[in-house]
Amino acid sequence: MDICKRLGQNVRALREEKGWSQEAFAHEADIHRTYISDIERGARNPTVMILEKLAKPLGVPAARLIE
Amino acid sequence: MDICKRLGQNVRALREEKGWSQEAFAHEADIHRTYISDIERGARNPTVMILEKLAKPLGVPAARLIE
DNA sequence: CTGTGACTAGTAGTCCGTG
DNA sequence: GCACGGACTACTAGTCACA
Repeated sequence: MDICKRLGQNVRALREEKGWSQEAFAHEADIHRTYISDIERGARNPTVMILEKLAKPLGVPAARLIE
Repeated sequence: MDICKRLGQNVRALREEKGWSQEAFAHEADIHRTYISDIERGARNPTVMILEKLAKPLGVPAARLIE
């Protein structure tokens, strides 16, 4: 569960660095807006394929998101 | 799908470093033995919580598994 | 713009086997 | 010891309306 929160914090920090809203980022990552919201709050336990989808528009390796 | 294969290769390499069979490792990680087999073959798309369960007995951070 | 509850379809994850 | 299959349950992916 802890890893989900870490992931959420990393995603939020990197997204805000880009100056994107959740909606804008959701569009870039091709993931639903509410799903991004859930992930940033650590309320989901996503798969590694989602990790990759998140990492791509942020310009970081997927591993970076769960460091 | 590519990330799944990378994960599988990393898990297998680290497991063999420890000298564990898939079954022994499955026991250490508290994951079913057939699931370990699937993961090492890149045939599954696990969640981040499984990543953590895999990483713990291997003594590496979860991020290391998908580098 | 974001958080949340609810919902369905699909798959993650377990467990039984076999060669 | 490992790959692979079938069958099953629990949970995730993906979406919506609403606050």
